[in-house]
Amino acid sequence: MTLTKNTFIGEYSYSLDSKGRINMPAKFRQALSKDNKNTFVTTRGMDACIWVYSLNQWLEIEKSLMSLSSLSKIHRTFVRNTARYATPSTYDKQGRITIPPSLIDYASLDKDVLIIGMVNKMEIWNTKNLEKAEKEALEIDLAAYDELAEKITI
Amino acid sequence: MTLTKNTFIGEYSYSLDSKGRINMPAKFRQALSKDNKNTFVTTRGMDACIWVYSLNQWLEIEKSLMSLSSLSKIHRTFVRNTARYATPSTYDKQGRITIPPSLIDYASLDKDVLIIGMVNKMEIWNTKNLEKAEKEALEIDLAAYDELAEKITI
DNA sequence: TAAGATTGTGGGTAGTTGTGGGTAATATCA
DNA sequence: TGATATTACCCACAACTACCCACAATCTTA
Repeated sequence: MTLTKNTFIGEYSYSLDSKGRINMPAKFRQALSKDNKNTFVTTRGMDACIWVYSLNQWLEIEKSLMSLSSLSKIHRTFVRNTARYATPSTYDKQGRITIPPSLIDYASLDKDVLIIGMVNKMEIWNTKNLEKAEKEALEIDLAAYDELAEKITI
Repeated sequence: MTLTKNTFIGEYSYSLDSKGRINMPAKFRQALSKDNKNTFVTTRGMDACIWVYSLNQWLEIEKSLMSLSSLSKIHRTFVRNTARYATPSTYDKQGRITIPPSLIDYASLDKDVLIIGMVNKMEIWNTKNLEKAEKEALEIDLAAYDELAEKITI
């Protein structure tokens, strides 16, 4: 069952094969609307993982980037680092995309890989690295959650 | 007789079968409005149980998550931990949903299972675990209820 | 109370999904 | 240009899931 178009939730464990391919969760593929042309866009995440957008979602980001002015140094840097590592990738008949070697390296991907739905994108993690990151996350100052409590009710 | 749309109250005892399915109380199914598409969303609860939302209720949460920015580390962590364990599940002709193995493990579900209405969601417990948790709850400092008294009239 | 409808539980099966590997087309480089 | 590496596309198969039917227990209603 798919919720909203182009949104992703849930956790899925897959394996990166010898050819650098990773399966995309069937549910995520089904969540894509047709104008995404079976294509995802991979790029560096802000944590040690790969971010994967639907084509449409990425086009939205491109639009935002265009609104930044190259007169500002910080804007130039931000646009450069965001656009630089982005790679569109169409999945094959079995539903796999090929991950560029530089991204495999960046996220230290090994055989065991975890894909996590982040609503408007997904993340690809080395399973072991994520466990480490999660432990650190627990050490985050809980007071920081107060800010969130004002925005979100669960 | 159903009270309000999309709200759940009461306690029901069911069994988890060998295929990981649990029946949803008929009353809860009837409480769903049509645009829920016979779908619930399961995820980790804050206690050792599974939380089950109606599709609509979950979509509200998704909306909140989308308002958070991935530039903030704490926001990323929160979105990840919230979206990660969520799984939409449409009930079959008999009214059962399939619980993902990871959640069965998280809540230590056994054959005997208790479903509890929590108004805007429900909880699925291992019957024995709930008894234990209940005993501990009795030991809560009753002074803590003072805080609640300011928010709630019963 | 009896007949019918609804509810909860078990299990079979066809279709889907994830993974490995082969081969032909394309790109790279000396 | 020709040898080599890389990529895109194809097939095969095991494991899993969604969907279907059956039936006993319970509830409803006349």
